Amino acid sequence: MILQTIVTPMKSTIPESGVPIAQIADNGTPELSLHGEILSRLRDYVVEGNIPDGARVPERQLCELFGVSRTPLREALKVLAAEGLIELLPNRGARVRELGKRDLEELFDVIGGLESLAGRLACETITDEEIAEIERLHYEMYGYYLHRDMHNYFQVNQRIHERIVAASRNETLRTIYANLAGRIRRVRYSANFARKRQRWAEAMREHEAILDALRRRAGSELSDTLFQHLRNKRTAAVEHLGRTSEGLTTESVDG
Amino acid sequence: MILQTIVTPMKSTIPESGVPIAQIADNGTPELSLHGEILSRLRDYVVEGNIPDGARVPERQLCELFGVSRTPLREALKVLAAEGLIELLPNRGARVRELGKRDLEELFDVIGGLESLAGRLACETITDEEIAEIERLHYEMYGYYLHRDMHNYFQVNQRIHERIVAASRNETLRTIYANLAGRIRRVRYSANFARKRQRWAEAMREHEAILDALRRRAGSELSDTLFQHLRNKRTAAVEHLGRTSEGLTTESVDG
DNA sequence: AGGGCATATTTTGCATTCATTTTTTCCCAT
DNA sequence: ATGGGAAAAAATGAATGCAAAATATGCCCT
Repeated sequence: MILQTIVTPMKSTIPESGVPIAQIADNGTPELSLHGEILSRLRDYVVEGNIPDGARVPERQLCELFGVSRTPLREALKVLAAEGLIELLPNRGARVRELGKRDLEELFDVIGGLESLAGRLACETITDEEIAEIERLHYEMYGYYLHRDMHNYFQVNQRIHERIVAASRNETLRTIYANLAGRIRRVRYSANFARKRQRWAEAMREHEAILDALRRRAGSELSDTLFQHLRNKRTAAVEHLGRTSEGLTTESVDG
Repeated sequence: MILQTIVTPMKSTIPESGVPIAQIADNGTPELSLHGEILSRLRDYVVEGNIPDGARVPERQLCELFGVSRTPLREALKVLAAEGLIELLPNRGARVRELGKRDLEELFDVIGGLESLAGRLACETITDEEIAEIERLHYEMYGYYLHRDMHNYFQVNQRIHERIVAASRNETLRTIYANLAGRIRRVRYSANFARKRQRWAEAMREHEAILDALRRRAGSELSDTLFQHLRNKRTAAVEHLGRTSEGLTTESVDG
């Protein structure tokens, strides 16, 4: 699990120059330590799907690839396991964690719950400028929708959701959200591409409702709308997963 | 960026559902690897407040204490940093992360959001037996309330909340919840002890409302009630923190 | 006596090494 | 051939070693 490692206000005896290294799922700040660097790169490497699901994560080869010894790499593996991206099997190394149908459902529900919470909190403190920025993104996304530009639509869509979470002014929430969102990024992406036109239009309407509730700062309403939006995404993604056994999972999901 | 794909020698079958070791804040399943063992023990050690907040985590001493070399201990430190329990400063070791007022507020809000979600989900699938078990705990807790037995009240209280989360049938949620709950356990505990009688009575009434909504499987209502319950806990805890001092200090919590 | 600076000690980060365990290979028996 | 199993090879888990950075110590000077 991922959580944050932000430097909090420190005691007077401690010099101020400390910079935390174990940035989790964060922006691309220059990593000072080798471990942090490797952690970021390895996470991206896995998220981007360079290793087949369920396949072994080859320690030795990755060491060569990244040009480091096993020690920092293994530390990174432990962290990724804690994040839920991979799993560690005793004496048998790390495997890319497969996302089964149930895992996906769970993740979407939790993400939905978090976005729902974020929406409620955001309404309490969001500024007009932030709303304006989200509006801007919304119309940008609408443009991509009209042009059937799935890739950019997806990117902007993600950023809108991130903005809402950021507007909650809750760094803890933001960090956890980023972690979970990272886990299902691939599924969301491919599910998006496989979208039927109808669902896509539906999603656009939902986004309009979201924006509308946000403008009115209707916390409770926004909360519900976001949760329902994610529920619909969940349905679409899980359906997609069911149709394609490609890449993301094998079966092995019993009821 | 790295685009190379690593080819792993994959067996045709993916059998032997091994047990992942890096369980986060999980139950006390027997840990097989030294790393997992150390991770658990170190987490407990920190959570229990054996190291003052903001203080340095003495790598070497802990190695002696646990009787292991630095390698598995450092791996555990990386994971704990990812969990947010400690922070890692480059070349300057690990420090116990201090929970400031803002951190607490954030954590309570997120936990509230998660419990709220859990309640909603639980109502969809909870069985009569599970409800009966929670009822049993509720009345047990009520007994401790009447006897002003704060310690046991706290324990059972925690278990009730855990049961509700468990009833959501969402392992992902359960894991994240356990992690966050662990982070603030100490605060919750001491805040509980400092409770004014009025707040305590209030909490009991809230719990009754929770149980009531659960019996009727009124998801939306339960969701709201839980969130509000946590908001009130947040207020109490933050107030308590303000009174005791900035940040929590060594307050050994036994049991 | 106290502050500043150079040196010694400790600590950290990472690489390397070592002991097991697992996986593969290859030989033999059926 | 084919399946079983022993031996070889490789991978894993953990300890140790080593260079660099940080902290502590002590010396010198005012």
